[in-house]
Amino acid sequence: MKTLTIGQVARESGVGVETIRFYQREGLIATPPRRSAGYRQYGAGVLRRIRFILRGKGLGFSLREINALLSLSLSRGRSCADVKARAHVKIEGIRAQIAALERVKGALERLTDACTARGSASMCPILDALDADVEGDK
Amino acid sequence: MKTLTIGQVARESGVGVETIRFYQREGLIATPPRRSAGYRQYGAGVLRRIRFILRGKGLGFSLREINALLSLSLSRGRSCADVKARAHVKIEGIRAQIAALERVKGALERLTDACTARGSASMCPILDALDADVEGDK
DNA sequence: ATTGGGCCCGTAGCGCAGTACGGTGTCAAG
DNA sequence: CTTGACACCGTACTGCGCTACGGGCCCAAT
Repeated sequence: MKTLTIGQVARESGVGVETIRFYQREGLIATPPRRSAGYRQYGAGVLRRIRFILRGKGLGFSLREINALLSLSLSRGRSCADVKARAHVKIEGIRAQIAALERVKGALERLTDACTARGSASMCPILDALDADVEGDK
Repeated sequence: MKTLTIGQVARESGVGVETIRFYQREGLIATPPRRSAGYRQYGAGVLRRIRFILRGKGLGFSLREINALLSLSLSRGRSCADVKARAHVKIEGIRAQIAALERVKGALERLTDACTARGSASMCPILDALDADVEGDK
């Protein structure tokens, strides 16, 4: 079975060498066997593992959360309900984030709608909204 | 005109003393005059300034962006259109953020819908989606 | 006069997810 | 046998927005 150096893993997975070392330090990737000279010797499994991490990140999970997901998937016999629960928590978090952003967007849109962009900065409704009391700051 | 110590400003504005010193270091608040013993001597204007910063943060602007907004508002005679343009950029950024979050939320929802939470972790469709190739990682 | 708070300063640390650096050792090709 | 690319290591740095620390001065009240 052919093995991969850290550089080959990096090229094939699209992440940097330093990132792989970092993931190892953080416990997201198992410490691999070494060749005589100390070079890391990876099997193909590490590529799957890195893709797992990358997909998790894409779904908005933090590395800490991905680590938890990984432990879950390794503890055979434990119920998949744990995973589902984590996903639910994540979904609720995202929902809240979206709602907060919508509120901010609405406020900004109202502000720019009120702005004719015609006057000087001292009459800008956007700045006025931020600087509620109108008066030079001296 | 009565002046305020940094602690009074902190209490009235609701931010910490250290935060005010930090804002000063970052140039968001002008360096105030000092009393003989070196104590900062603030006028009421600083409270307005801090509220400006807080509202800007509430609208999703970074401290760097707030600083730019502040410079704009101080350069009298400059057009309010600059401010409006920045607000537009911000709105577009928020729109993109929301869209990205919606995509992630959709993906997570599809995954949890497919999950009966009945099997063991090794048959969890959520983990399967992350770990595309099904096989123990040994 | 002493006590307890408030204020001064520069520096270090947090959490996140890497990225970069610098010095040394190793490997494969020519 | 030399060269150049790669690998090793620990440590430090990035950006963001604070927060905390330690040591020392100052001020008002008792």
